[in-house]
Amino acid sequence: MGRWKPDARGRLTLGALELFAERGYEQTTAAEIAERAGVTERTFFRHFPDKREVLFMGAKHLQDRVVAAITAAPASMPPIDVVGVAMESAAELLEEDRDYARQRWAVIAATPSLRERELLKMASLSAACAEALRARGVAELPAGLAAETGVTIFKLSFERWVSDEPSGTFTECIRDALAQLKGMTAGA
Amino acid sequence: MGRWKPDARGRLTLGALELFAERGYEQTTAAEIAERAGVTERTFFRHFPDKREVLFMGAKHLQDRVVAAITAAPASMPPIDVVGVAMESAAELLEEDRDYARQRWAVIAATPSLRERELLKMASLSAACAEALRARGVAELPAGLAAETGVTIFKLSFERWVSDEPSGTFTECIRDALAQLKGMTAGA
DNA sequence: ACACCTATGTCAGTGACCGACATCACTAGA
DNA sequence: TCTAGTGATGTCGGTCACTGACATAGGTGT
Repeated sequence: MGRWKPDARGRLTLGALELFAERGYEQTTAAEIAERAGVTERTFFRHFPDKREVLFMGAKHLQDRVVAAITAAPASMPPIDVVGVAMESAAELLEEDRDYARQRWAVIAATPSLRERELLKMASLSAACAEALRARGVAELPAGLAAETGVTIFKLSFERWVSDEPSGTFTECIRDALAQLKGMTAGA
Repeated sequence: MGRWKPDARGRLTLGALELFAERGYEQTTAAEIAERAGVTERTFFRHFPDKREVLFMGAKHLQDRVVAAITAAPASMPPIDVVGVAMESAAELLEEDRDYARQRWAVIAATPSLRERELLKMASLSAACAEALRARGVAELPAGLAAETGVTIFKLSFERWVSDEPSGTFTECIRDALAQLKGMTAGA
């Protein structure tokens, strides 16, 4: 065995979520997270650019998956439905561990500073979606519109899915929301 | 004349934008902003809960206006169009000073940390819209959908409006975007 | 054996932000 | 007119997020 216990990053990620859930994000210092993981504060900041990011390292993975789904969708499919299926593909990822998603969400929802970061990640996801749509030949404005709309549906469906009243699977929530939206914008 | 020069808050707000535009947000310390306004750093933080907020004090005003517009809209109007006219009303406010809006936007767009805050304000706007729609009797999910969609249209239209290629008035951009969206979601 | 690489520790610093207390022009009431 | 507030500010000391520079030592390849 090496000089240090392996997977310091994993221990930091796990320990951080535990501590945040126990006493809250603001009541937890980076030094305490590091201590629980058996490293120093400086090492924490070498693994994560800032304290919030310890909860968001999975975001890139999700985004890559969504972009891949957009790229892989049939060329004939209209942009709105492309983002729809892409969001369903993202939903599959989170559905693998609903309890984890819920606990993480509870922490984020309770902390404005973390909600900000979450929104930034969603904005990044939206920008990536728009880019992927443009690569399929969709024009600027419709690409932005469809991307933002897709992310909106993802966000609202996620909240319904992790809420207390059961609303079916994440995927069902997404299909529901998209159908509702189409209904709303159909008139006039 | 009183013990101190009046309108310290105004001087702080103005000075902050100037300094951010000159040397960038992160290269400007709160103490420097305070100094330019002729007060101490502590006073800066008594007027603004944090350094970012000095650029966002107008957000509440905008939100109130949007909510009022939603409340005042004819009862027969469908939710999507209600948020449409509400966003147009918000646009009027910003159209009063396009140069100011552009400069502020340039600073925000260049600074991730400020973009986060902007996103939080937009999320708050969206939540307020959803609430106002529910007060009109719109159900939970459609209210959230319409609110988020309205804010999306606002954001994208704002970016087109302040961009270099002229795209008409802010209001025109909004009408354009809403029409496009309706077209996109109409199919199937 | 040697040199290099890599993850970590150590240390000193900056800047955002907060609590507690002092100050003093201004103001309402005795 | 005196007097007890009140409110916006200054002062001081502290915590914590985050950073740069340098030291250390196991692992790896030659």
